[in-house]
Amino acid sequence: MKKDTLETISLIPWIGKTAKYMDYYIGDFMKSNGFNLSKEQFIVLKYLNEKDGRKQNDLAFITNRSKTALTRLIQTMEKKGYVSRSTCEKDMRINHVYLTPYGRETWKKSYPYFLEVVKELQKGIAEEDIMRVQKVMKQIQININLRTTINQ
Amino acid sequence: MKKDTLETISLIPWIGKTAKYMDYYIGDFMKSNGFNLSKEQFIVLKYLNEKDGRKQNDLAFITNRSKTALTRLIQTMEKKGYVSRSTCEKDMRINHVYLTPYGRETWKKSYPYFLEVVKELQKGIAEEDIMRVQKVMKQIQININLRTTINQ
DNA sequence: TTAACATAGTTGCACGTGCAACCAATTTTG
DNA sequence: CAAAATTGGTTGCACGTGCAACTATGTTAA
Repeated sequence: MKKDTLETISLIPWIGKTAKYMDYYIGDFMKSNGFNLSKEQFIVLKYLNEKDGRKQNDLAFITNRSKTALTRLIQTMEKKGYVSRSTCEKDMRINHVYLTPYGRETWKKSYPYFLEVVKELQKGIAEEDIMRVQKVMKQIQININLRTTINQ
Repeated sequence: MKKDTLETISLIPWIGKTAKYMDYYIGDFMKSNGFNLSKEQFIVLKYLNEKDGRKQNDLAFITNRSKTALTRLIQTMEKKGYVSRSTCEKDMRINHVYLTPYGRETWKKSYPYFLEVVKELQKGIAEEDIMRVQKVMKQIQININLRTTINQ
């Protein structure tokens, strides 16, 4: 009978650790290629490039962040000149977020690098394994989403 | 010919997102079971329970953290009463970290909950898939470690 | 129509992260 | 042995995170 320990039974520490390494590596890679852009900021650029002028709330939702986290992310990006905010005319509570020209340009320039780093991370992994891992990740997310959503 | 996008070719966003969800869920689960204990703090308790009085440097290494991050983690844990620090007699630069009785007790009490939450997250995933995912995670870590180590 | 409620976003707080710079102690080296 | 280099740990800075509490605006219901 195998003893239950976090190591033997579990995927979870593996995923967490790998994600941490990945984050670090991606950040490092982007930095050394001259981009002053966190992974999080990159994701926002991505969604704004798809559809500009999104509401902060929507951005928070599609990026799975609390509205607090999103507020601060946008604040930083605004300081760096990637995006601008403007209050909605019809509902003064709402902020729309827009890419600046610089933001759009940064997105276009950085995207190929992200594709590259992502390929590098996956070197030596068979396509079939990629599919299978995706399937497992989906299952874990299902297990979680049955019970949880970010609150605010 | 399939177009290269982050979604089609990649595992990486999946892993990152899943890890984020997991983190959130684990934290939430522990909190609602009465533990004031982050996943990071839990890991430190785990390693100290295995071997008490480790040097901060060693803890940073085995937990894959910068010494800065570890310093602050230990500071918080000290404030919460889980661990104590004492300067090494033979080399005044070194700090040894010890579990307090409360820290050890917290470890013992919380461990079963971690096992439980981990099992819950993996519900519906075949053992074979777990192995396969572990293999892929290892490969990604290899791809990364060929090029990177945390600096300080 | 005004009072109660809901929604969007911000702020204070606590926590986690890495880098660069720094201090103090120890080791190496000339 | 003294100067230089190395090592262990801390601090300032910038960034990312969620919760609770708050403001301002909008909607709903009495």
